[in-house]
Amino acid sequence: MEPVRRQQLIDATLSSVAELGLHATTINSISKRAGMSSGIISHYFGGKQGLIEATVRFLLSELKSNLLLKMAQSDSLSPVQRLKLIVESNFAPIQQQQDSTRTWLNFWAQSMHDPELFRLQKVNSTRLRSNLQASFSKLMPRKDAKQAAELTAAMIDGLWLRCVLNRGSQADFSHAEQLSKQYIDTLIAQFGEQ
Amino acid sequence: MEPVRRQQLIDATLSSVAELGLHATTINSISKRAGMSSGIISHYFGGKQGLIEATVRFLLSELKSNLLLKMAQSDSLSPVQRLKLIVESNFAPIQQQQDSTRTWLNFWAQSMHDPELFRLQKVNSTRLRSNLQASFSKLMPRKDAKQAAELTAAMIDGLWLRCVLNRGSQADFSHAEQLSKQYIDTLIAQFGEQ
DNA sequence: TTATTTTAATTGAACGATCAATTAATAAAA
DNA sequence: TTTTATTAATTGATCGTTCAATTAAAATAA
Repeated sequence: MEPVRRQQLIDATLSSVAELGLHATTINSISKRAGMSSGIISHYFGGKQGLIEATVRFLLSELKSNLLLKMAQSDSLSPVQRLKLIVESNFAPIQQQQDSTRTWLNFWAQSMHDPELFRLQKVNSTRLRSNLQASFSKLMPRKDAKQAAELTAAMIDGLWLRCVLNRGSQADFSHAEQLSKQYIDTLIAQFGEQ
Repeated sequence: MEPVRRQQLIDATLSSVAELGLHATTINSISKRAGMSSGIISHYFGGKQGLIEATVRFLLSELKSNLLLKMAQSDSLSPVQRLKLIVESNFAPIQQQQDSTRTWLNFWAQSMHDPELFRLQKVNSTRLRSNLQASFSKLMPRKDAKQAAELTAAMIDGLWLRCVLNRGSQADFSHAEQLSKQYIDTLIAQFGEQ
């Protein structure tokens, strides 16, 4: 029963944070959506903070496993194909749930003032850049690959941020995903042929 | 006395949001920093929400007047020079106050759940893209200029976001500013010579 | 099988803390 | 004195947490 309840409460948290924001999300707004009593949160997560952190860890693991799944589906991918899979996996959460995007931004903002959320955010940020750099390295000198990864990560985050803040539609996110992929081609053309 | 007190309370709000986050910022944490009592906030701003919104408007007007000042200092600027001034003005708030950067992200996240903050955020977002597009239009076809502006805005926001989230140093922000300027050159080289 | 006991899961009321806002009192300035 | 500026105390609402009580399920004994 425990794993079921835990997931239900995490889903309810995603829903509440997406709709009300992290600031207005209370144990009541969460437990109400989950159809349970408020006490259950402390029972399964030790408290509100524990549930918040578990929810972020869930989003992070979803993102990670999503990419690993894509990678595993087809072996012997070219570096360019791998780069574009990374882009796709970063824009994927939108397709699954519109809730997720708003929730991410709420948690990121909070990570500046919460050590555990900061740690989790750093893991995610570092992994994105590291994944990108690994593939770029096979297409250009090491130093250029590092900068290309840095720029691509920023471009993905920037396009994503502007989509979220402007209440972008599904089409807007798809467009952003396409621009990110085009940018990768540009970087390879720029650095790759030296 | 009123304008003085208002600015003091806005400064105290910036300080509190930067250190504690928007969630943990209360009328007490603000008024304490300003060396006043909590009641004064309702007196001058109608309430906490009014002070929050006034603080965002202050940040916005600072950003705007900063750019206008740069533009006015030297007339007859080339489009490229104008583009780089726009970049500089967007990375400038950091040099003035490290508080500002954290505060911006907090407000952006909240803008998803607050109509007035959303409106203000949209004004800012639109102005950045519009300013960029105006200068790009003098260097390339209209359609390309639009995309170049979109990409540059995303690059600036993305680099800025990653700097803020990773507690970037002054040098990190300067580096990000430099990368943004380089990217503008790349876009002009890509689209400008057709 | 039936009755009894034990365990696990869940509730919701009570508590203390804290919030934003208001009020009445006080101080300063005109 | 009258007006303006400011404080300090107070209000009612709401927060997260705790915990005794309740229910449902499982295990054991008869």
